[in-house]
Amino acid sequence: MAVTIKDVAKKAGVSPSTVSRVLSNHPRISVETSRKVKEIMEQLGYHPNIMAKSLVSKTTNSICIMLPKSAEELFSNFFFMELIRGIVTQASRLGYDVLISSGANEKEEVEAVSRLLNGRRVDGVILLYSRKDDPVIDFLYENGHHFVLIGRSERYPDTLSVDNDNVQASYDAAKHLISLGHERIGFVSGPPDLVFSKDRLKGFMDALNDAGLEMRPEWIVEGEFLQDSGYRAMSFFMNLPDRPTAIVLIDDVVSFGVLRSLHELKYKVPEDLCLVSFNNIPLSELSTPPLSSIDIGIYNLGYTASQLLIQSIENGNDKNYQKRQIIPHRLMIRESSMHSISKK
Amino acid sequence: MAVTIKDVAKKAGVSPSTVSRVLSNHPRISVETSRKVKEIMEQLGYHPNIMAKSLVSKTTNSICIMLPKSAEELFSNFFFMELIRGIVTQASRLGYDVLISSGANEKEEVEAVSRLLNGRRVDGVILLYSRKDDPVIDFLYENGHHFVLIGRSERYPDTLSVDNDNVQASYDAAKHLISLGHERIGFVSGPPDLVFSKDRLKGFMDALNDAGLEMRPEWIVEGEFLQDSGYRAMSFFMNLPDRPTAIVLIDDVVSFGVLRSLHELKYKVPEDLCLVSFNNIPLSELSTPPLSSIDIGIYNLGYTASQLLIQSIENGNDKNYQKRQIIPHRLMIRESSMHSISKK
DNA sequence: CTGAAAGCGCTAACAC
DNA sequence: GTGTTAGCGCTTTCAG
Repeated sequence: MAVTIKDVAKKAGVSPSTVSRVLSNHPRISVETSRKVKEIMEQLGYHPNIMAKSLVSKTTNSICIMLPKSAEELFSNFFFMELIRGIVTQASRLGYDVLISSGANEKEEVEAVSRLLNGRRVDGVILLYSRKDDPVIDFLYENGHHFVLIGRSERYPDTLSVDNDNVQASYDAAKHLISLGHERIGFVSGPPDLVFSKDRLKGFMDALNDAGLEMRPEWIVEGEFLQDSGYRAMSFFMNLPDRPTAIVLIDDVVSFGVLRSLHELKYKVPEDLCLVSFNNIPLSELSTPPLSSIDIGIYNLGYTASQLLIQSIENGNDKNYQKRQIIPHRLMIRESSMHSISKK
Repeated sequence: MAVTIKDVAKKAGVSPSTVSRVLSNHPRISVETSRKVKEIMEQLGYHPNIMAKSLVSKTTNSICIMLPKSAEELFSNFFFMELIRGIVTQASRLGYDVLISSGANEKEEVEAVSRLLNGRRVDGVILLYSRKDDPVIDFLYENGHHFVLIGRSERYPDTLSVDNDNVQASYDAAKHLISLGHERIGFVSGPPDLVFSKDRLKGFMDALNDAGLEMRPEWIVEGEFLQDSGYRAMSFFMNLPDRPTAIVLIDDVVSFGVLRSLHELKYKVPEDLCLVSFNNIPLSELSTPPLSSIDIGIYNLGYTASQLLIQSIENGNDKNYQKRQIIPHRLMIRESSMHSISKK
């Protein structure tokens, strides 16, 4: 049997409540008693029972991360791990534990979140992704739970979220290519139901528009693709009569696939095609050639999300802090985009 | 205020204990009552309070993952994320929640684990790494907690663990190169305090010995290294009078670094140097050239660890199931090693 | 098959 | 400053 607050109390010759007060650093407790109690606790190897504490205090000091379904996740393991590190680091700094959960489909996800939140096991949730029309978000929103989104929700714009300015980031990426003289620029997107895919496409289009550049539908490849399908897509892409001289890609991992395909098709990067992508994963500077990429501060996204959620849990949802936090991005220029086009 | 078991009981006209029994599918409960109670629960939106249940049942139905310190983690985000996915999937299948924790140093790690385990918040722990002389393992072992290691402990060989046969895997990798006619083979290791680094080095040496091949100390590069230091190491390595024609590398990410360095140094893979590494991360087939790599079944490692831990929690530690589970590995041969040497 | 009662380990008024 | 008391929401004997 584990040692409880009563055991400590008895041995210290005080009441359980005194021990409890020592535990929570209650102001009105004599230094002497406190010292003594702490000594006994040490001596007995006392550890407060977290569950019991939670039960009465009605707060768990823990938050939950919802992992995306594996299909989406494969998209970028690096991304999620980095996010998680940020979240866990900040959470534990603030005295919170982090629970990690997932579901095979949206129904299971809602069930998991509901069980955890309604069952009072966690105080709030961080969603690592922003899908369009996500029933999990509906559930969270309708039941007034504490939650924050990595990304943003179109349906509930007033929800707490941590995001990049993806429109601007993508604008910057395109602008970079335009400044190198590229006039035919393509875009390789990700899963269309992810909000950032849309945002990045928009920023891309804005940049082209502002520069008065043409934008052909066949220069825009939608949907996730790696390996095989990537090969076919690139093959098609590079055989277009007026093929682009540069592309913006939704994600570094996609870039790796494209790089591989281009290599097999005997095209040279950046000479035949310039590449700029997103996320700046550690491997992006180790590819051949190194990838230009927009660093979106993944760790920072997680870190900030964690902070925002805990703030909301502790101070209530309706404070007037920033509902939507934007993490700055930064274009890392590397070899994959270092090829300028001289204007004809 | 949330709806409790009492509310359900009152509305259903039964006692709280009956409701509790319905909840746990107690055998001696009439089908009729059960149906009715369940209906009321649905109607009221009842969710059992997990903390209260834990408090009395003295079991939390949750396990904890200890994340390695960030320095080690950077080594391979892919690896850990995949492991976590395996763990979480199997845990939730078995009705367990997964908590994720970490510490900035070993002392903090012990504190975290101690707080969670002694504070009865989790039933057991999975360690994602196997360091030599790890105080966390000492703590877990000495206090009789449930835990499983990914990898293995040299100090406590009888501890529950899930591992690859790293010696054999590395033997296989070297053997593959030897079968291609390579006679001068190098080895690039990882952090020397990680147990699998040692195991893989051993397997490598065994293979060379068995084949009667020479093994020079300068062909073995110890320690983690990427980018800059990798460049220097490779530069040194390739300028040796009798430089190796092939190397085995501890990890795909290291291979990426080496690939990059070799490219900058104008060496060709596999013509000038053949590469075989470990882990088979998704990106390894997207590099140029695609990497030969030993698939160690990362997801499976996590999955099995989860299962083993929960088994141990539920059936007690001293059952006679396999204490040490070995996940099979498989060499994936790709272009980076497809160059044979004709014997002189 | 079901109810009453005790208690898991802790906190939080309310006394003194 | 510290003790007393009453639960938090649930499970679990023990009766019946």
